[in-house]
Amino acid sequence: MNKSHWLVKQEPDSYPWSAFVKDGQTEWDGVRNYQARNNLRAMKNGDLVLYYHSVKGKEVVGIATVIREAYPDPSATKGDWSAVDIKPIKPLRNAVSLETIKSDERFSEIPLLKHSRLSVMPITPSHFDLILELGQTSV
DNA sequence: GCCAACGTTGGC
DNA sequence: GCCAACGTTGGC
Repeated sequence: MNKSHWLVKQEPDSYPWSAFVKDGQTEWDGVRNYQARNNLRAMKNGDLVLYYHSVKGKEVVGIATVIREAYPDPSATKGDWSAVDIKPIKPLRNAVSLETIKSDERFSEIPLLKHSRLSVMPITPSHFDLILELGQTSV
């Protein structure tokens, strides 16, 4: 219990939520940033993960969960990198746009805004709940 | 398409 | 160990 909450970014041109749903689950690999990697390593089975479309869309589109904790990234030919497996739970009824998040001062401390280049980040329970509320969705 | 932010690399 | 150069991310 005591689940943690996360947000991962992906460009929909590379791997949109729809492809993720079609696949049923996916290997979250290819992360080459130490901070993001360390966040991947802190993920536990059952943790909840927000799925954000960067560059195009710029919105949180769905909720996923961790089904396999960190293991060596098979896509890494050198270096010490990790991957996790996640699977979709459900889409947000209403996608929550970056614009909405930026305009709501309750999100002023969210890493999505403060560390805009970080691709895997922790989300506080209150921010997570707020995204779900704005997305008119419950887990 | 541009560019700010930021991480990495490599010369010294 | 410093820092300039360079590459990447991602919003605008």
